[in-house]
Amino acid sequence: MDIKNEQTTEQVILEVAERLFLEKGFALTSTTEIAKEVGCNQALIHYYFRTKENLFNVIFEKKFKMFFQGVFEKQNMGNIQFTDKLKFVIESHFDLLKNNPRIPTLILNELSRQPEQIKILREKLHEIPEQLFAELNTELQTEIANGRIRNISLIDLVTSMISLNVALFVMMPVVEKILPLSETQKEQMIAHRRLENVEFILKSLRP
Amino acid sequence: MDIKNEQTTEQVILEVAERLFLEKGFALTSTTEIAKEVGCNQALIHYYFRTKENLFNVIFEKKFKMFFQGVFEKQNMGNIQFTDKLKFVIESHFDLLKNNPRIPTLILNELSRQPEQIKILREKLHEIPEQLFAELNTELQTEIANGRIRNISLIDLVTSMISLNVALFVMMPVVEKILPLSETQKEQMIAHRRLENVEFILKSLRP
DNA sequence: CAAATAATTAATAGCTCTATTAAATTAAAT
DNA sequence: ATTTAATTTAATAGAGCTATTAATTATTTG
Repeated sequence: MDIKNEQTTEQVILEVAERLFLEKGFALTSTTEIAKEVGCNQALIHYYFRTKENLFNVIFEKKFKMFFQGVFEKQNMGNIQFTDKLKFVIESHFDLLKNNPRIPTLILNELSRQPEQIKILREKLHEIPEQLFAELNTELQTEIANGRIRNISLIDLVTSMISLNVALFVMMPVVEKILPLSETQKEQMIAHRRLENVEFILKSLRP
Repeated sequence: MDIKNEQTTEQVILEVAERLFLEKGFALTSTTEIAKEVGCNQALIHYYFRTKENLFNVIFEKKFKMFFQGVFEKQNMGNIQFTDKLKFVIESHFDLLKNNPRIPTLILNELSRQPEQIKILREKLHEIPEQLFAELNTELQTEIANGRIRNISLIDLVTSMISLNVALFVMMPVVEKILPLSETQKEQMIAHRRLENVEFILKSLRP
Protein backbone atom coordinates (compact mmCIF):
# COMPACT_ATOMS: atom_id res chain seq x y z
CA MET A 1 0.00 0.00 0.00
CA ASP A 2 1.53 3.25 -1.08
CA ILE A 3 0.14 6.20 0.78
CA LYS A 4 0.49 9.07 -1.62
CA ASN A 5 1.71 12.44 -0.49
CA GLU A 6 1.75 12.00 3.28
CA GLN A 7 -1.97 11.24 3.32
CA THR A 8 -3.17 8.63 5.75
CA THR A 9 -4.93 5.60 4.35
CA GLU A 10 -8.14 6.77 5.96
CA GLN A 11 -7.93 10.05 4.08
CA VAL A 12 -7.28 8.28 0.80
CA ILE A 13 -10.29 6.06 1.38
CA LEU A 14 -12.44 9.11 2.07
CA GLU A 15 -11.27 10.83 -1.08
CA VAL A 16 -11.83 7.84 -3.33
CA ALA A 17 -15.18 7.10 -1.73
CA GLU A 18 -16.27 10.69 -2.12
CA ARG A 19 -15.46 10.65 -5.80
CA LEU A 20 -17.20 7.35 -6.42
CA PHE A 21 -20.28 8.10 -4.34
CA LEU A 22 -20.70 11.44 -6.12
CA GLU A 23 -20.23 9.77 -9.50
CA LYS A 24 -22.42 6.74 -9.04
CA GLY A 25 -24.38 7.05 -5.83
CA PHE A 26 -24.56 4.71 -2.86
CA ALA A 27 -26.02 1.60 -4.44
CA LEU A 28 -23.67 1.40 -7.42
CA THR A 29 -20.51 1.96 -5.42
CA SER A 30 -19.11 -1.12 -3.66
CA THR A 31 -16.53 -1.24 -0.91
CA THR A 32 -14.70 -3.67 -3.16
CA GLU A 33 -14.42 -1.03 -5.84
CA ILE A 34 -13.34 1.65 -3.39
CA ALA A 35 -10.63 -0.65 -2.06
CA LYS A 36 -9.42 -1.44 -5.57
CA GLU A 37 -9.06 2.24 -6.42
CA VAL A 38 -7.42 3.00 -3.11
CA GLY A 39 -5.08 0.07 -3.64
CA CYS A 40 -5.82 -1.71 -0.41
CA ASN A 41 -7.65 -4.73 0.87
CA GLN A 42 -11.42 -4.48 0.96
CA ALA A 43 -11.52 -5.35 4.66
CA LEU A 44 -9.59 -2.19 5.40
CA ILE A 45 -12.54 -0.06 4.42
CA HIS A 46 -14.51 -1.84 7.11
CA TYR A 47 -11.65 -1.61 9.59
CA TYR A 48 -11.83 2.19 9.40
CA PHE A 49 -15.56 2.71 8.89
CA ARG A 50 -17.14 -0.58 9.92
CA THR A 51 -19.96 -0.29 7.41
CA LYS A 52 -20.41 1.11 3.93
CA GLU A 53 -23.33 3.09 5.29
CA ASN A 54 -21.08 4.77 7.88
CA LEU A 55 -18.55 5.71 5.26
CA PHE A 56 -21.27 7.09 3.06
CA ASN A 57 -22.78 9.08 5.91
CA VAL A 58 -19.46 10.74 6.70
CA ILE A 59 -19.21 11.95 3.14
CA PHE A 60 -22.88 12.78 2.74
CA GLU A 61 -22.98 14.85 5.91
CA LYS A 62 -19.88 16.75 4.94
CA LYS A 63 -21.19 17.58 1.49
CA PHE A 64 -24.67 18.24 2.75
CA LYS A 65 -23.60 20.71 5.43
CA MET A 66 -21.11 22.42 3.19
CA PHE A 67 -23.73 22.84 0.51
CA PHE A 68 -26.51 24.22 2.68
CA GLN A 69 -24.17 26.40 4.67
CA GLY A 70 -23.08 27.82 1.35
CA VAL A 71 -26.63 28.39 0.24
CA PHE A 72 -27.82 30.00 3.42
CA GLU A 73 -24.69 31.79 4.44
CA LYS A 74 -25.24 35.41 5.13
CA GLN A 75 -23.05 37.36 2.82
CA ASN A 76 -21.53 40.61 3.86
CA MET A 77 -22.91 42.87 1.19
CA GLY A 78 -22.92 46.27 2.83
CA ASN A 79 -25.42 48.83 1.79
CA ILE A 80 -25.77 48.15 -1.91
CA GLN A 81 -28.94 48.26 -3.97
CA PHE A 82 -31.38 45.40 -3.65
CA THR A 83 -31.05 44.26 -7.24
CA ASP A 84 -27.26 44.25 -6.91
CA LYS A 85 -27.56 42.27 -3.71
CA LEU A 86 -29.89 39.83 -5.43
CA LYS A 87 -27.52 39.53 -8.36
CA PHE A 88 -24.77 38.68 -5.91
CA VAL A 89 -26.89 36.03 -4.19
CA ILE A 90 -27.80 34.42 -7.50
CA GLU A 91 -24.20 34.38 -8.66
CA SER A 92 -22.94 33.01 -5.36
CA HIS A 93 -25.50 30.25 -5.49
CA PHE A 94 -24.56 29.50 -9.08
CA ASP A 95 -20.85 29.39 -8.26
CA LEU A 96 -21.42 27.10 -5.33
CA LEU A 97 -23.19 24.71 -7.70
CA LYS A 98 -20.48 25.06 -10.30
CA ASN A 99 -17.90 24.04 -7.71
CA ASN A 100 -20.09 21.17 -6.48
CA PRO A 101 -22.08 20.12 -9.49
CA ARG A 102 -22.82 16.59 -8.27
CA ILE A 103 -24.13 17.47 -4.84
CA PRO A 104 -27.72 18.25 -5.87
CA THR A 105 -28.07 14.87 -7.57
CA LEU A 106 -26.53 13.18 -4.54
CA ILE A 107 -29.02 14.86 -2.23
CA LEU A 108 -31.99 14.28 -4.53
CA ASN A 109 -31.18 10.58 -4.82
CA GLU A 110 -29.86 9.70 -1.38
CA LEU A 111 -31.65 11.92 1.09
CA SER A 112 -34.25 9.18 1.53
CA ARG A 113 -31.58 7.04 3.17
CA GLN A 114 -30.75 9.81 5.64
CA PRO A 115 -33.46 10.48 8.21
CA GLU A 116 -30.85 12.18 10.38
CA GLN A 117 -30.07 14.69 7.67
CA ILE A 118 -33.69 15.59 7.26
CA LYS A 119 -33.78 16.83 10.85
CA ILE A 120 -30.69 18.92 10.24
CA LEU A 121 -32.20 20.33 7.07
CA ARG A 122 -35.39 21.21 8.92
CA GLU A 123 -33.39 23.06 11.54
CA LYS A 124 -31.42 24.86 8.88
CA LEU A 125 -34.66 25.93 7.24
CA HIS A 126 -35.84 27.37 10.54
CA GLU A 127 -32.62 29.30 10.93
CA ILE A 128 -32.88 31.07 7.61
CA PRO A 129 -35.85 33.34 8.34
CA GLU A 130 -33.88 35.00 11.10
CA GLN A 131 -30.96 35.53 8.81
CA LEU A 132 -30.64 36.23 5.14
CA PHE A 133 -34.28 35.48 4.47
CA ALA A 134 -35.76 38.04 6.82
CA GLU A 135 -33.35 40.70 5.71
CA LEU A 136 -34.02 40.07 2.04
CA ASN A 137 -37.73 39.88 2.64
CA THR A 138 -37.83 43.26 4.34
CA GLU A 139 -35.91 44.79 1.51
CA LEU A 140 -38.04 43.07 -1.09
CA GLN A 141 -41.22 44.41 0.49
CA THR A 142 -39.74 47.89 0.52
CA GLU A 143 -38.83 47.64 -3.14
CA ILE A 144 -42.33 46.43 -3.99
CA ALA A 145 -43.95 49.17 -1.90
CA ASN A 146 -41.83 51.77 -3.67
CA GLY A 147 -42.78 50.35 -7.06
CA ARG A 148 -39.27 49.34 -7.99
CA ILE A 149 -40.10 45.64 -8.17
CA ARG A 150 -43.32 43.90 -9.19
CA ASN A 151 -45.31 42.05 -6.59
CA ILE A 152 -43.74 38.65 -5.85
CA SER A 153 -43.14 36.62 -2.71
CA LEU A 154 -39.57 35.93 -1.65
CA ILE A 155 -40.27 32.22 -1.50
CA ASP A 156 -41.32 32.25 -5.15
CA LEU A 157 -38.31 34.29 -6.09
CA VAL A 158 -35.94 31.95 -4.28
CA THR A 159 -37.67 28.89 -5.72
CA SER A 160 -37.18 30.22 -9.22
CA MET A 161 -33.55 31.04 -8.55
CA ILE A 162 -32.82 27.59 -7.16
CA SER A 163 -34.71 25.97 -10.03
CA LEU A 164 -32.82 27.85 -12.71
CA ASN A 165 -29.43 27.29 -11.12
CA VAL A 166 -29.82 23.69 -9.94
CA ALA A 167 -31.49 22.47 -13.11
CA LEU A 168 -28.50 23.44 -15.22
CA PHE A 169 -26.10 21.27 -13.25
CA VAL A 170 -28.50 18.39 -12.75
CA MET A 171 -29.23 18.26 -16.47
CA MET A 172 -25.68 18.87 -17.61
CA PRO A 173 -24.65 15.19 -17.65
CA VAL A 174 -27.60 14.40 -19.91
CA VAL A 175 -26.86 17.35 -22.18
CA GLU A 176 -23.26 16.20 -22.47
CA LYS A 177 -24.35 12.71 -23.41
CA ILE A 178 -26.64 14.00 -26.14
CA LEU A 179 -24.34 16.56 -27.67
CA PRO A 180 -20.78 15.84 -26.60
CA LEU A 181 -19.16 19.14 -25.69
CA SER A 182 -15.53 20.08 -25.49
CA GLU A 183 -14.38 21.35 -22.13
CA THR A 184 -14.30 24.87 -23.58
CA GLN A 185 -17.81 24.63 -24.97
CA LYS A 186 -19.05 23.36 -21.66
CA GLU A 187 -17.36 26.22 -19.85
CA GLN A 188 -18.86 28.71 -22.27
CA MET A 189 -22.31 27.24 -21.86
CA ILE A 190 -22.08 27.45 -18.08
CA ALA A 191 -20.73 30.99 -18.19
CA HIS A 192 -23.52 31.97 -20.53
CA ARG A 193 -26.24 30.48 -18.35
CA ARG A 194 -24.75 32.22 -15.33
CA LEU A 195 -25.35 35.57 -17.01
CA GLU A 196 -28.68 34.47 -18.42
CA ASN A 197 -30.10 33.28 -15.11
CA VAL A 198 -29.28 36.60 -13.47
CA GLU A 199 -30.77 38.54 -16.33
CA PHE A 200 -33.83 36.32 -16.56
CA ILE A 201 -34.62 36.81 -12.88
CA LEU A 202 -33.86 40.54 -12.70
CA LYS A 203 -35.84 41.23 -15.86
CA SER A 204 -38.77 39.31 -14.45
CA LEU A 205 -38.80 41.45 -11.30
CA ARG A 206 -39.27 44.77 -13.06
CA PRO A 207 -42.50 46.46 -12.00
CA MET B 1 -51.49 -16.52 -9.57
CA ASP B 2 -54.50 -14.32 -9.76
CA ILE B 3 -54.55 -12.23 -12.86
CA LYS B 4 -56.50 -9.17 -11.90
CA ASN B 5 -59.10 -7.70 -14.21
CA GLU B 6 -58.48 -9.66 -17.39
CA GLN B 7 -54.91 -8.46 -17.58
CA THR B 8 -52.29 -10.89 -18.80
CA THR B 9 -49.43 -11.74 -16.48
CA GLU B 10 -47.06 -9.99 -18.81
CA GLN B 11 -49.04 -6.78 -18.48
CA VAL B 12 -49.12 -7.07 -14.70
CA ILE B 13 -45.36 -7.55 -14.65
CA LEU B 14 -44.92 -4.47 -16.81
CA GLU B 15 -47.13 -2.39 -14.55
CA VAL B 16 -45.45 -3.46 -11.34
CA ALA B 17 -42.00 -3.07 -12.88
CA GLU B 18 -42.87 0.38 -14.16
CA ARG B 19 -43.98 1.51 -10.74
CA LEU B 20 -40.91 0.09 -9.01
CA PHE B 21 -38.39 1.30 -11.58
CA LEU B 22 -39.89 4.78 -11.41
CA GLU B 23 -39.85 4.72 -7.62
CA LYS B 24 -36.41 3.28 -7.02
CA GLY B 25 -34.50 3.12 -10.27
CA PHE B 26 -32.87 0.18 -11.99
CA ALA B 27 -30.24 -0.82 -9.44
CA LEU B 28 -32.50 -0.87 -6.39
CA THR B 29 -35.28 -2.84 -8.05
CA SER B 30 -34.76 -6.61 -8.17
CA THR B 31 -36.62 -9.12 -10.29
CA THR B 32 -37.26 -10.95 -7.03
CA GLU B 33 -39.10 -7.94 -5.68
CA ILE B 34 -41.08 -7.44 -8.87
CA ALA B 35 -42.15 -11.08 -8.78
CA LYS B 36 -43.18 -10.79 -5.16
CA GLU B 37 -45.41 -7.81 -5.88
CA VAL B 38 -46.84 -9.42 -8.99
CA GLY B 39 -47.46 -12.57 -7.00
CA CYS B 40 -45.58 -14.93 -9.25
CA ASN B 41 -42.37 -16.88 -9.36
CA GLN B 42 -39.23 -14.89 -10.01
CA ALA B 43 -38.30 -17.05 -12.99
CA LEU B 44 -41.44 -15.89 -14.73
CA ILE B 45 -40.04 -12.40 -15.08
CA HIS B 46 -37.16 -13.94 -17.01
CA TYR B 47 -39.48 -16.18 -18.97
CA TYR B 48 -41.21 -13.14 -20.44
CA PHE B 49 -38.31 -10.69 -20.66
CA ARG B 50 -35.21 -12.89 -20.40
CA THR B 51 -33.20 -10.22 -18.58
CA LYS B 52 -33.91 -7.46 -16.09
CA GLU B 53 -32.20 -5.09 -18.50
CA ASN B 54 -34.66 -6.00 -21.27
CA LEU B 55 -37.61 -5.42 -19.00
CA PHE B 56 -36.20 -2.11 -17.92
CA ASN B 57 -35.55 -1.05 -21.50
CA VAL B 58 -39.13 -1.73 -22.52
CA ILE B 59 -40.36 0.58 -19.78
CA PHE B 60 -37.65 3.17 -20.21
CA GLU B 61 -38.23 3.46 -23.94
CA LYS B 62 -41.96 3.79 -23.51
CA LYS B 63 -41.63 6.51 -20.91
CA PHE B 64 -38.81 8.20 -22.74
CA LYS B 65 -40.65 8.44 -26.04
CA MET B 66 -43.93 9.43 -24.46
CA PHE B 67 -42.18 12.17 -22.52
CA PHE B 68 -40.23 13.69 -25.40
CA GLN B 69 -43.07 13.37 -27.82
CA GLY B 70 -45.13 15.30 -25.33
CA VAL B 71 -42.49 17.96 -24.99
CA PHE B 72 -41.88 18.43 -28.67
CA GLU B 73 -45.34 17.80 -29.97
CA LYS B 74 -46.56 20.55 -32.20
CA GLN B 75 -49.68 21.92 -30.66
CA ASN B 76 -52.52 23.20 -32.79
CA MET B 77 -52.74 26.71 -31.48
CA GLY B 78 -54.26 28.62 -34.36
CA ASN B 79 -53.48 32.26 -34.83
CA ILE B 80 -53.26 33.44 -31.26
CA GLN B 81 -50.83 35.97 -29.83
CA PHE B 82 -47.27 34.87 -29.22
CA THR B 83 -47.41 35.33 -25.44
CA ASP B 84 -50.61 33.30 -25.30
CA LYS B 85 -49.01 30.62 -27.39
CA LEU B 86 -45.99 30.62 -25.08
CA LYS B 87 -48.24 30.46 -22.05
CA PHE B 88 -49.90 27.43 -23.58
CA VAL B 89 -46.55 25.73 -24.26
CA ILE B 90 -45.36 26.35 -20.70
CA GLU B 91 -48.57 25.03 -19.23
CA SER B 92 -48.60 21.96 -21.46
CA HIS B 93 -45.04 21.19 -20.48
CA PHE B 94 -45.90 21.66 -16.84
CA ASP B 95 -48.94 19.41 -17.07
CA LEU B 96 -46.97 16.71 -18.80
CA LEU B 97 -44.54 16.77 -15.88
CA LYS B 98 -47.35 16.79 -13.37
CA ASN B 99 -48.77 13.64 -14.95
CA ASN B 100 -45.32 12.03 -15.12
CA PRO B 101 -43.42 13.48 -12.19
CA ARG B 102 -40.89 10.64 -11.89
CA ILE B 103 -39.79 10.52 -15.51
CA PRO B 104 -37.20 13.32 -15.33
CA THR B 105 -35.43 11.63 -12.44
CA LEU B 106 -35.57 8.31 -14.27
CA ILE B 107 -33.97 9.85 -17.34
CA LEU B 108 -31.40 11.84 -15.38
CA ASN B 109 -30.31 8.74 -13.46
CA GLU B 110 -30.59 5.98 -16.03
CA LEU B 111 -29.86 7.51 -19.40
CA SER B 112 -26.22 6.51 -18.95
CA ARG B 113 -27.28 2.86 -19.22
CA GLN B 114 -29.10 3.55 -22.49
CA PRO B 115 -26.79 4.30 -25.42
CA GLU B 116 -29.62 3.39 -27.78
CA GLN B 117 -31.87 6.05 -26.30
CA ILE B 118 -29.22 8.69 -26.75
CA LYS B 119 -29.37 8.18 -30.51
CA ILE B 120 -33.13 8.50 -30.46
CA LEU B 121 -32.90 11.64 -28.38
CA ARG B 122 -30.38 13.12 -30.81
CA GLU B 123 -32.71 12.45 -33.70
CA LYS B 124 -35.63 13.94 -31.82
CA LEU B 125 -33.56 17.04 -31.17
CA HIS B 126 -32.89 17.35 -34.88
CA GLU B 127 -36.56 17.07 -35.64
CA ILE B 128 -37.59 19.95 -33.45
CA PRO B 129 -36.07 22.86 -35.43
CA GLU B 130 -38.24 21.99 -38.39
CA GLN B 131 -41.31 21.91 -36.23
CA LEU B 132 -42.35 23.86 -33.20
CA PHE B 133 -38.93 25.33 -32.68
CA ALA B 134 -38.65 27.01 -36.08
CA GLU B 135 -42.15 28.34 -35.87
CA LEU B 136 -41.70 29.72 -32.40
CA ASN B 137 -38.34 31.15 -33.31
CA THR B 138 -39.73 33.08 -36.27
CA GLU B 139 -42.46 34.48 -34.13
CA LEU B 140 -40.08 35.31 -31.32
CA GLN B 141 -37.81 37.21 -33.70
CA THR B 142 -40.79 39.14 -35.01
CA GLU B 143 -41.88 40.03 -31.51
CA ILE B 144 -38.38 41.18 -30.65
CA ALA B 145 -38.09 43.20 -33.85
CA ASN B 146 -41.40 44.88 -33.10
CA GLY B 147 -40.28 45.70 -29.58
CA ARG B 148 -42.93 43.59 -27.91
CA ILE B 149 -40.39 41.25 -26.27
CA ARG B 150 -36.89 41.93 -25.00
CA ASN B 151 -33.94 40.42 -26.81
CA ILE B 152 -33.52 36.76 -25.87
CA SER B 153 -32.67 33.59 -27.76
CA LEU B 154 -35.28 30.86 -28.00
CA ILE B 155 -32.84 28.32 -26.66
CA ASP B 156 -32.37 30.39 -23.51
CA LEU B 157 -36.08 30.85 -23.15
CA VAL B 158 -36.75 27.13 -23.52
CA THR B 159 -33.91 26.25 -21.15
CA SER B 160 -35.39 28.50 -18.50
CA MET B 161 -38.85 27.06 -19.02
CA ILE B 162 -37.62 23.49 -18.72
CA SER B 163 -35.51 24.39 -15.69
CA LEU B 164 -38.39 26.02 -13.84
CA ASN B 165 -40.85 23.24 -14.63
CA VAL B 166 -38.60 20.21 -14.22
CA ALA B 167 -36.91 21.44 -11.06
CA LEU B 168 -40.23 21.59 -9.21
CA PHE B 169 -40.98 17.92 -9.78
CA VAL B 170 -37.44 16.70 -9.31
CA MET B 171 -37.18 18.53 -6.00
CA MET B 172 -40.68 17.74 -4.81
CA PRO B 173 -39.76 14.44 -3.11
CA VAL B 174 -37.09 16.25 -1.09
CA VAL B 175 -39.46 19.07 -0.20
CA GLU B 176 -42.03 16.55 0.97
CA LYS B 177 -39.48 14.82 3.16
CA ILE B 178 -38.48 18.09 4.81
CA LEU B 179 -41.91 19.53 5.38
CA PRO B 180 -44.50 16.80 5.12
CA LEU B 181 -47.41 18.13 3.10
CA SER B 182 -50.98 16.97 2.96
CA GLU B 183 -52.20 15.95 -0.45
CA THR B 184 -54.17 19.18 -0.64
CA GLN B 185 -51.19 21.31 0.31
CA LYS B 186 -49.11 19.58 -2.28
CA GLU B 187 -51.77 20.15 -4.92
CA GLN B 188 -51.97 23.80 -3.96
CA MET B 189 -48.22 24.21 -4.11
CA ILE B 190 -48.08 22.67 -7.58
CA ALA B 191 -51.00 24.73 -8.82
CA HIS B 192 -49.36 27.84 -7.46
CA ARG B 193 -46.03 27.14 -9.11
CA ARG B 194 -47.81 26.47 -12.38
CA LEU B 195 -49.15 30.01 -12.35
CA GLU B 196 -45.91 31.41 -11.00
CA ASN B 197 -43.70 29.82 -13.66
CA VAL B 198 -45.86 31.24 -16.43
CA GLU B 199 -45.87 34.68 -14.86
CA PHE B 200 -42.17 34.58 -14.08
CA ILE B 201 -41.30 33.80 -17.67
CA LEU B 202 -43.77 36.19 -19.32
CA LYS B 203 -42.78 39.01 -17.01
CA SER B 204 -39.15 38.40 -17.81
CA LEU B 205 -39.81 38.72 -21.54
CA ARG B 206 -41.27 42.22 -21.41
CA PRO B 207 -39.20 44.66 -23.47
C1' DC C 1 -60.09 -36.97 -25.12
C1' DA C 2 -55.25 -36.83 -26.33
C1' DA C 3 -51.41 -34.38 -27.91
C1' DA C 4 -49.15 -30.25 -28.15
C1' DT C 5 -48.16 -25.85 -26.61
C1' DA C 6 -47.92 -22.23 -23.14
C1' DA C 7 -47.43 -20.70 -18.53
C1' DT C 8 -45.59 -21.38 -14.14
C1' DT C 9 -42.69 -23.17 -10.51
C1' DA C 10 -38.78 -25.41 -7.89
C1' DA C 11 -34.17 -25.83 -7.67
C1' DT C 12 -29.92 -24.23 -8.24
C1' DA C 13 -25.46 -22.47 -10.37
C1' DG C 14 -22.65 -18.70 -10.27
C1' DC C 15 -21.77 -13.78 -8.99
C1' DT C 16 -21.00 -10.01 -6.26
C1' DC C 17 -21.44 -7.79 -2.29
C1' DT C 18 -20.99 -6.73 2.92
C1' DA C 19 -19.11 -7.79 7.03
C1' DT C 20 -16.42 -10.54 10.26
C1' DT C 21 -12.50 -13.13 12.09
C1' DA C 22 -8.08 -14.60 12.65
C1' DA C 23 -3.59 -14.26 11.17
C1' DA C 24 0.32 -11.54 9.49
C1' DT C 25 2.86 -7.46 9.06
C1' DT C 26 4.37 -2.93 10.35
C1' DA C 27 5.04 0.79 13.60
C1' DA C 28 5.40 2.58 18.32
C1' DA C 29 6.62 2.32 22.95
C1' DT C 30 9.01 0.80 26.95
C1' DA D 1 15.21 -5.61 21.85
C1' DT D 2 11.07 -7.06 23.16
C1' DT D 3 6.51 -6.13 24.00
C1' DT D 4 2.44 -3.75 22.66
C1' DA D 5 -0.49 -1.63 19.66
C1' DA D 6 -1.96 -0.32 15.02
C1' DT D 7 -2.47 -1.49 10.40
C1' DT D 8 -3.22 -4.60 6.74
C1' DT D 9 -4.40 -8.88 4.53
C1' DA D 10 -6.38 -13.60 3.52
C1' DA D 11 -10.13 -16.31 4.01
C1' DT D 12 -14.66 -16.91 4.35
C1' DA D 13 -19.60 -16.86 6.06
C1' DG D 14 -23.87 -15.43 4.68
C1' DA D 15 -27.07 -12.99 1.97
C1' DG D 16 -29.26 -11.41 -2.22
C1' DC D 17 -29.36 -11.17 -6.95
C1' DT D 18 -29.66 -12.74 -12.02
C1' DA D 19 -30.30 -16.19 -15.03
C1' DT D 20 -30.92 -20.96 -16.50
C1' DT D 21 -32.81 -25.64 -16.56
C1' DA D 22 -35.85 -29.20 -15.82
C1' DA D 23 -40.09 -30.47 -14.12
C1' DT D 24 -45.04 -29.40 -13.34
C1' DT D 25 -49.45 -27.48 -14.19
C1' DA D 26 -52.73 -25.21 -17.21
C1' DT D 27 -54.50 -24.17 -21.72
C1' DT D 28 -55.27 -24.80 -26.46
C1' DT D 29 -55.98 -27.39 -30.39
C1' DG D 30 -56.82 -31.18 -33.48
